[in-house]
Amino acid sequence: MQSRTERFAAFRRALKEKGLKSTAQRDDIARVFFASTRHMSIDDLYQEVRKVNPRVGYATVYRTIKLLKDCELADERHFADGQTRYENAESDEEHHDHLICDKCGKIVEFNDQRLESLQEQIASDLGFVLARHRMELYGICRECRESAGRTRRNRAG
Amino acid sequence: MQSRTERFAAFRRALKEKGLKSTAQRDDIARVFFASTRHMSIDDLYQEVRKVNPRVGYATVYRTIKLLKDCELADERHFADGQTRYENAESDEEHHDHLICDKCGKIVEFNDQRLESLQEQIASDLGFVLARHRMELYGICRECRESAGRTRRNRAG
DNA sequence: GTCAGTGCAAAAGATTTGCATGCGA
DNA sequence: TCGCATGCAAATCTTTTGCACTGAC
Repeated sequence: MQSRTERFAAFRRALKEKGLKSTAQRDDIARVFFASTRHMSIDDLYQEVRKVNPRVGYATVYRTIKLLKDCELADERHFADGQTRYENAESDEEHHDHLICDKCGKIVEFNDQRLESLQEQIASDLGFVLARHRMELYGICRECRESAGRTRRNRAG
Repeated sequence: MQSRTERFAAFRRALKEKGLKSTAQRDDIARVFFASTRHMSIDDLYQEVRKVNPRVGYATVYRTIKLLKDCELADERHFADGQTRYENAESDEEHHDHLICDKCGKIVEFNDQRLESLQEQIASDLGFVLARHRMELYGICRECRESAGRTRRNRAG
């Protein structure tokens, strides 16, 4: 598991390799991103970065997250709500999937090796060599089920 | 497995239940959608519907696909390319997941009961009651692998 | 000093909404 | 007839881009 420091170093290295410049904005955005709780939207990232460096523009956040994607340091995700979010890229060893509560929106990460092997097998049976996958489970978490009897809280749409 | 006629009837019924009107536009859009190859974008649907009825507006396609979602007759999907697409909703018995070729974009549907049970079990272990899931496997299909030896085609990224 | 990187605002896409009019029930 | 549904255009929202200026190398 890469530390945020290692990721940041990898970013700097990748920039250098590509002949791109390290700038205060890129550094701030990358640092915030690597330090972040996972699954940030562009706007989350923008807001966080502005706290550190109010001189960063929205466009630069977009441009930098695209760089991070290219460097394979950020994964883009489109969950069922349609919101585009980003998370720190996972290496093979730390791959995980998501379990999402339909009520409170909580996202739990998990990894199950049986699932991974089964997927490989299914793909192979259908003639594919599997590169990657996305899996999201949606349901209601324990807390929401327990509080459902008392309070009824729903999310729009 | 519901036929397109059954789906259409279900749509009409759902409209009536909700106190909404059946109109030529809604009928045309629904018919085209139910008859469609799967995974249409809004624009695909719009283009197809215009062939049948050139008097249908873009906004109505949006409004109607939303209706179809509400009636659980259309499923909205956001594949990794970010394009929003719709497909005929699946009932529990005909649920399927997707296997997508990174090279040619081919989408193969499959269903595997072992996968379904495993997912239930994982969710339950983590305290969730599972409602639904999304799973997409990405890889390279046999045809693309076989032609790769001759022609080398790569995608950016 | 040079040219890539940046902020801003404008542009481009995708989706939604306001409003006058049309049409189904 | 009555009011929901529609088409159009304008409004939103998200993301990208053009341009003059800044700053890393």
